[in-house]
Amino acid sequence: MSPRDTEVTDQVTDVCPVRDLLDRIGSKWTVQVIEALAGRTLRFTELERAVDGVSRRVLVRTLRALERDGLLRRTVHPTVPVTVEYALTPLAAGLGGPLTALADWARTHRADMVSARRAYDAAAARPALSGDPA
Amino acid sequence: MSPRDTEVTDQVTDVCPVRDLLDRIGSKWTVQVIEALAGRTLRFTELERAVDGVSRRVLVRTLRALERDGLLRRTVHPTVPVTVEYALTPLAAGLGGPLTALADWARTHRADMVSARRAYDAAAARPALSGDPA
DNA sequence: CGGTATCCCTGCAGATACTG
DNA sequence: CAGTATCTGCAGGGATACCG
Repeated sequence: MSPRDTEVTDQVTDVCPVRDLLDRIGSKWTVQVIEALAGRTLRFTELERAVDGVSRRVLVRTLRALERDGLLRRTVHPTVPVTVEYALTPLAAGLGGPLTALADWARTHRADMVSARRAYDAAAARPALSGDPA
Repeated sequence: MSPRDTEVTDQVTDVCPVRDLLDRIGSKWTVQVIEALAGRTLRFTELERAVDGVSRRVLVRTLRALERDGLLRRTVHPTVPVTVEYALTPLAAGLGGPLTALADWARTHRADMVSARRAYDAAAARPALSGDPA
């Protein structure tokens, strides 16, 4: 078997390119990693601190997935204790545009979604009443 | 306890609006449901057939999540057997823009990602070799 | 320093039977 | 017709100890 990992999920996901991409950027830490690496190069430990909250294992998995998709470049410097640098590729830079558009939309309409949720939850709280529940 | 469901995940997700949105559109069937409802109104069973592959329970959950976020409007017609219609809200229509941009990017750069994966997987297959592995 | 190996736990998703 | 109830499975994520 492959010596890498048993948890390889992304094998036959290419049914729809959109779903495929969403599986990537939808995974919990991917976007934060991309943001952390926007315009700069970081080493593993720096990344670990920059993303903050992510566990080692998961961070590694996230980085590997991004690297595998050609969005991330991993450079190993054979120094005394090994040094590894991570940087986004031009491909990832191109993704930045659509991603930012989505982020902007999210921020702009955040209030709408929050209030919609409130309304929905409130409606769910009163099954079949029109007057004051209390 | 709330009579709706025990599996309410989306309670305190508002740390980051982007993550929040990605949790929504990142869930497996959301985008397909949005696509299915683009510009038209469908009933539950129609939706079930349009999305194809989704199970009842999951479809309902997807619809509820979208409705809760104000992206979907659910209309119940008190006919003999009850009739329910689903339609996107203007809010969802606005989301269509950024989402399409992302989809376009995904389609455009699909080949890049696929070849990147091939290269990555090929490299992983030969741990420390330069010649022919066979 | 930059990972891997190992273990656990939760939640999403799938399938299906049942119901107002 | 449009769901809910129930059970199951499994991948994603988390924590941490260990290693070259």
